[in-house]
Amino acid sequence: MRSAELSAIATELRIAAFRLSRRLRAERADDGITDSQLTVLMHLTAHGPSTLGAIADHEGVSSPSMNRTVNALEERAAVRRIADPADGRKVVIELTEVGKGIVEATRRVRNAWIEHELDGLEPADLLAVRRAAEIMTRMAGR
Amino acid sequence: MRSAELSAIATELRIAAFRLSRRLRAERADDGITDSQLTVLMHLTAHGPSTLGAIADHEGVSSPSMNRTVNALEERAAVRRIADPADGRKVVIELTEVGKGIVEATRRVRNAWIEHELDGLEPADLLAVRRAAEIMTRMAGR
DNA sequence: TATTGTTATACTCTATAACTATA
DNA sequence: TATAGTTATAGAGTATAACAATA
Repeated sequence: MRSAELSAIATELRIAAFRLSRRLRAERADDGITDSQLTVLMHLTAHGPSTLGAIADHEGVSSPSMNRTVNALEERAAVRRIADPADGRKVVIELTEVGKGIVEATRRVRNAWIEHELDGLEPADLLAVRRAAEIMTRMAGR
Repeated sequence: MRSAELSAIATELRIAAFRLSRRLRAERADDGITDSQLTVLMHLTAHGPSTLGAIADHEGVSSPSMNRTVNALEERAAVRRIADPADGRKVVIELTEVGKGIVEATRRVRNAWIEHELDGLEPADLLAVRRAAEIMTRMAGR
């Protein structure tokens, strides 16, 4: 593969990833929830109950910042804090039914939008999208 | 294509797009510039000199919010305001050489990261990525 | 002494409402 | 009267520094 060609594909992928994620963010099951809050709910959905520090590390934000976001989620009853019986310093954050509902509603709205867009693609294109999604996820790490 | 399969691909793509764009945002030619500011510089690069309102509309933020971001960019000499001679109410925002340099440096850093990640992929995978990028951009619109 | 979470403080981005200047 | 931009004010996310509680 020639370098110029690699560079062209890189540019296309960079722009495509930004635009699609931006477009997707606009699709929400509007509860007035913010992106940061949604990210935490998604994290808890994927990883189960987690300590505040663990979420902050994984999402690449500071503890005070995550503390504030968790406070906002707690106020709207989307998560609850549980004292860790084994280590009194730790506080485990877990989803409530309200939180699960928000995640599910958002997932449904966003998936519906993508499915509608993908529907009608030729089988070969659909396979390309699936393969590319795997590669993109691997590139992003974690 | 079965509906369940379409749904699985949609989920993979949704997650992949979010993670990759998040990872890409972390790659920057650190000038201490923020995402919002960078977005405006990218817009001006793609569309040329634009009024404040046009940028705000296109980026989906309010005029006061965009005004603030443009102020920050003007303070660091990345853009300049030009009075519109035809309509005294309008102010045209345009890139300075400083602003162009920031865009170019960021583009270079992000592309380098992607190229490094893509290098080593099999030709078939690279083709899949290119095709998927086209499809994703078309999905996102604009 | 080190770790976990929290509070204090400050800066940026966001919004709506109100204001100024121009059409 | 309508439009473009700005200013005023407030809410949310971000950070670093300092603090409290626990290991």
